[in-house]
Amino acid sequence: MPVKKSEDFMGWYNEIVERADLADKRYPIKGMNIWRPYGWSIMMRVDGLTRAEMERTGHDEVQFPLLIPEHLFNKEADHIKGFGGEVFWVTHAGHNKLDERWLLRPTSETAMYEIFGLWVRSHADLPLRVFQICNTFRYETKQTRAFMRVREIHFFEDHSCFATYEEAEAHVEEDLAIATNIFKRLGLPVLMSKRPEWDKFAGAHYSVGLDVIMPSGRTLQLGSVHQYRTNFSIPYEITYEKEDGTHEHVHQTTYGMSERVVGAVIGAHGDDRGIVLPPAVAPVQVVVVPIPFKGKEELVLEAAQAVTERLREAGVRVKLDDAEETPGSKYFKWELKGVPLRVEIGPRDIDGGHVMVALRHLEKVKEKVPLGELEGGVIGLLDRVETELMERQQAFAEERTIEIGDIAEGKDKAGVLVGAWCGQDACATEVETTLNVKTLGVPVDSEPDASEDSCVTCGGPAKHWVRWAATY
RNA sequence: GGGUCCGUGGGUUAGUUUGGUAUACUUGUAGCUUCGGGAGCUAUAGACUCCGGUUCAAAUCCGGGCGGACCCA
Repeated sequence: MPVKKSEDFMGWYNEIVERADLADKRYPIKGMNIWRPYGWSIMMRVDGLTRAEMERTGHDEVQFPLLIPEHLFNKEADHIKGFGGEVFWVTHAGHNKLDERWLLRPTSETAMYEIFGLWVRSHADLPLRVFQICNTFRYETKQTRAFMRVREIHFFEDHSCFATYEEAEAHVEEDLAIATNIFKRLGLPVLMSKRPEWDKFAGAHYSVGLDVIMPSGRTLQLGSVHQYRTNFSIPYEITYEKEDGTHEHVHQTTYGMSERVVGAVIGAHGDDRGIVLPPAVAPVQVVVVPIPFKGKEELVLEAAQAVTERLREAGVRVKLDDAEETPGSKYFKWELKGVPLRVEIGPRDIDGGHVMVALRHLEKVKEKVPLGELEGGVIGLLDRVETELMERQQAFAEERTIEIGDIAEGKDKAGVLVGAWCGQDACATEVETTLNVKTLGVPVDSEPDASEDSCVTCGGPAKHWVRWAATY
């Protein structure tokens, strides 16, 4: 890589996205990139982790239409206010101008909830827990960035309806647990913060943001969980009949995540040699590179094929790279693409009855695995990679989490600032403007007691701890 | 929201100031040869972002669109 990650993170990121065959940014519409097969395969595996969690917790997958008629979109006032400026409109069909405009979903609340009103009639229809994985559209006017800020977004959204606020609250907790499980497989320690009032989702009662710290110290929001209470069920008339014959509005929650997860995986784990993929989402977990020598080509190739076949049968996603290239060239290529393990097999290994396994996430670390213990040895190493990636990111996050006693202490710090807050909006926004950061919110993943502390801005008695950070 | 810079084969790039023949590397393809960290030789393919203007003549100058990168709020 000509650009060093440590010197110019965004320069590095922009370049690696194309070099590693993740995305093609040459499509001629701003913010609409092409998923190349390798990148899409990673995205599909992230979705796979999500689907597995959805199935485990009893959510059903659905697909709603991409187009939303304007009158549906207009039903919830705050929602329109929040998204109105960034929707794409369809005004014509064929040669005809439409009587009513349609919009490309920026998210699917307004498409789904009209229909939820038809689906939910009695308490027996609740809870309703569905999700969809689809593309959404937002007219971004700022600088776009592959995976991190795009106009067509690969999106996951979980929409649930409950009889009571308490059940909805419990579901928020469940969604946060689901997120924790998913991000653990990706080696991403995620910060969960209750967003301040002025930054909650358009139409939400409250929002919890899921953020991860990037190498630059800025945070990237990967998803969010929202409590809507009855804010949408009232305008969309989603009601159920109780056992006593009366009707009540449902309480709703949502959980959304986007392709930014892929951006975070790349940004967090990659290095100057390329990306580094967690085994859970690596399209290729192990690449086998034969080291042929003149006169021994057949022998080496057969041994490499046998190793590949054994790993495949053991359930490992393995690729034999038997192309006509030098081994060194293959090493560079697969390191760029982040394959977690590389198995090398040459005449020396065949004689010794073992293979050499190089670990992508470390510098020049090779483990010798005897052929007799091939499957177990390789799977053990894949587990080790997953664990070590998470440990490394946790250590990084800790290092970049900076406790501040007052605003001045937060100056020129690249990371997440944590400080006590009295609860007044003005005190939090004062930090935002002085330090050029955003308020991530009150931690919900841990709840430190702030009652003994004083506000970083006004010095008054504190109510909460709050996180601030520069964001992407 | 405001500002700066940029656009030449698939990728990186020279040429633009001073208008006239477009440079190199890399990649791709075919063959020979090689292989424990990006091998070598030979042959071959491939480009001036778009629209308009100025001009005998535009990659080059002017205006605009589209796209990209960066800085500030």
